[in-house]
Amino acid sequence: MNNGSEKHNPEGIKTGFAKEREKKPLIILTGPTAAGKTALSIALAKAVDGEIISADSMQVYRGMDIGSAKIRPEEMQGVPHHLIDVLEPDEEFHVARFQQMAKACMEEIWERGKIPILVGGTGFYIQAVLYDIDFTENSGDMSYRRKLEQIARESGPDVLHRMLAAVDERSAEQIPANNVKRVIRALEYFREAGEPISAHNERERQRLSPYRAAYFVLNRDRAELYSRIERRVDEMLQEGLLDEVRALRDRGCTRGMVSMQGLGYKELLDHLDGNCTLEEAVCRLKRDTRHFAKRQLTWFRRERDVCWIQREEFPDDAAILKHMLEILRARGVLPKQNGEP
RNA sequence: GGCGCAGUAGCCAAGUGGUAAGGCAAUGGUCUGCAACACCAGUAUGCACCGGUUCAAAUCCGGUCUGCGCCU
Repeated sequence: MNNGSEKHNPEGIKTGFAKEREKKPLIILTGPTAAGKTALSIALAKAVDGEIISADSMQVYRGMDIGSAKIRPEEMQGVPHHLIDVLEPDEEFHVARFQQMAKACMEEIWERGKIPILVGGTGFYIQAVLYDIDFTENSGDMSYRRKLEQIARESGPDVLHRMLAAVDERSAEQIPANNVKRVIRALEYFREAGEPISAHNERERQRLSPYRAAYFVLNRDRAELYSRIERRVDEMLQEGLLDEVRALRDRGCTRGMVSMQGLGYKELLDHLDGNCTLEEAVCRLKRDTRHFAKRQLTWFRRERDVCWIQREEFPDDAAILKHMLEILRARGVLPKQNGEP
């Protein structure tokens, strides 16, 4: 890490500094699945007197413990955790909701004089909080979305895509017709906000974070990451993942639910429904999880101002922690220590 | 030893004279209310090897090697 940004300082550094100081601190620790975030997060939270907010689209759900690789209570070592086990698996969850809940948690944490640490692998959720993306336009009315979904089903994705091109040419160029979900959202947004979503996205992309933040991405050698993923899937199975999924299924969980789109749940649900053998399901789960890790990495690569931590460059977690603390002080997320060399 | 069948990318595989389909994997990317979602883009100057026929061969002919099966 260097401080190259100090080299070319525009005039307004003073006001920039003053503003910077008013900003509240936020630490982000993320990385691809199975990189080893959980253990490190506890050490970090203890070191900075922080509280952890899970940035994970699946760990919010109760009863989804093994498959979502949820931290166990005894592993928390007294560090407070938020946004874990707060929803039932049949409830809807999405970025906008996450953002609102996370912000509420952060306020409480600052009030207690502690630092919020966002820990989890859902890059989109982290982005929504870090840049405080605007999600307010929605009326909550799902009927238009349902209608669009029906059109896609009956008339095909091209018809929908042409509808989008008619109102928002830019978005239509950016979103492939086959990406029905995004096409639908763009249409929905245009209807509700009266402007193209491309314009909205453009605007939101310019945002600067309202927080004094550090964004850590814990990564490790690709081959090793993949073998850890496969090993972890096997461990999950041994711990009773199949029973967990069966219990959810018995409670009425179906593949249509957001929660059941989680890795491990959709594949095993498929097996329990008799669509494939257990072996096939496990193979697909491993493959899908590898794909997921890869996509996560692609996401983090394009995020601005990210501190990559390459696992194999450090002897142990303690060394990583030390390095992180240095960065946090250098960036003013943590106060500088007096008399430090 | 003889006969037959096969050998095309990391894997599966189409192509049987006209200039290498497709799928999976791997890789890179997109993402601003389903994001553990959804989606996009590449990837064999070369078809086991050597030689021949032909304007033209993965495709035809001869030989070699390897694998599989059958026979003695």
